[in-house]
Amino acid sequence: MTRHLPHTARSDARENRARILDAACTVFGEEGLSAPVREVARHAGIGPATLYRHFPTKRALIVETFAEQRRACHAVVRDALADSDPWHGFRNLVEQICELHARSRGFPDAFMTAFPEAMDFVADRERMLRAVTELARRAQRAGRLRPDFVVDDLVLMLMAHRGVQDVPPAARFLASRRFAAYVIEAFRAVPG
Amino acid sequence: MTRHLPHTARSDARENRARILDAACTVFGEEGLSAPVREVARHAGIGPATLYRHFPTKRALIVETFAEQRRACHAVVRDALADSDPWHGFRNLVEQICELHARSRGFPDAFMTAFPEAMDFVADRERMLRAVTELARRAQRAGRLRPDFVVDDLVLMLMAHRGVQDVPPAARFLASRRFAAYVIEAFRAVPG
DNA sequence: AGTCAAGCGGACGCGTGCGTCCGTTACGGT
DNA sequence: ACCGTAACGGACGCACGCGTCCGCTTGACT
Repeated sequence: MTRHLPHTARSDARENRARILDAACTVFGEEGLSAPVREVARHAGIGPATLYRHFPTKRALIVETFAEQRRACHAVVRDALADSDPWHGFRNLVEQICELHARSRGFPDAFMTAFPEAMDFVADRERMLRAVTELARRAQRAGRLRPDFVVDDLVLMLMAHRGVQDVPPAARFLASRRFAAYVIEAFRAVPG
Repeated sequence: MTRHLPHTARSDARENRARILDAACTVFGEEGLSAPVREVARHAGIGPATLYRHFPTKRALIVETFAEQRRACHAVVRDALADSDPWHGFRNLVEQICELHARSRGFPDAFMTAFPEAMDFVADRERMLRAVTELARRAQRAGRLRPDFVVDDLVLMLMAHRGVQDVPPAARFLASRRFAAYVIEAFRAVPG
């Protein structure tokens, strides 16, 4: 449904569009959504006006930029749901979502809070939350996930994970992994 | 050592200073550190220039504003250390620090990241970290805190707690408490 | 090769937020 | 009551970031 590149466009235009998205991914990934649009343009080696012709507003640029990461999220959820061991799937889900969020600085903001009204975002969100709910129900039946867990708890922890993005870049990945490990530990059902 | 109000000042000046700090506490507490200085001035019912005479820069205003909250943090750590049951003290510490951070929106940012070079801040930080280390060692000896816990883990979780500040205000306190509960659950030593 | 429209980018307008200047006000000591 | 000075506040300058305009460039079709 989302045609990515209008093949009717001129070649340089298509190339520039790709360069912009690439640059946006890097810049927003490293500096967060507060990075100025010009920075993206500079990084892509083009003028601001060109960028604004391709993406009329900063929001539009951001939405397009993180479309791929959203697909990655879908894949993670799908794989987790397909896992024969629901608790194993659940743990993988937590770890991989955290890693995705750690890998690019701006994505969690975009995904969790910044654009609640971008309609396909929330549609995705609903679908994914339902899927996680199903996965959690299975893991609870297997006695591995604590019985009082609700999906909002995962959302809460992902919101919290946004906070670790501000640790110095050198330690960010370690911090993210350690956070994920603790979250899993917290969600694990107490034996007995 | 920190004289709060120079008694030599004029009465209206002292009153205005107090009003400013009051307003800053409210505004930064509700909207975060990104709130404009004029907003604080408006809320205090004075002009911007007056505010800038009392606090030459936004940083200075913020530092003074959260001095009291820092004292509250000290008190929490002290109480936790004085608790005869170290694990009980540790849990209280986590809960109360989280509550303090939840109560005012800007404080965690100011405390954890924004001003690493404000020297008395880091001095405080060091002292508090040492105290928490001691408390953790005791709780570990009592077999209640997991043996692989290190102080940085608490710092990590407090960094993460900053992320929950962006949940809608109606649910923020609940979210903060639930987060604290999960953190404690994650830090608890596995029995056996 | 010629032509023309689509694409490009430097320069601009606008809004916002931090910090400052100077004419005016009012506190407090005599 | 008077006066000097500290305190006040509206108006200003400056910087930055988003989005736009217009003259120039260049790809693509014939």
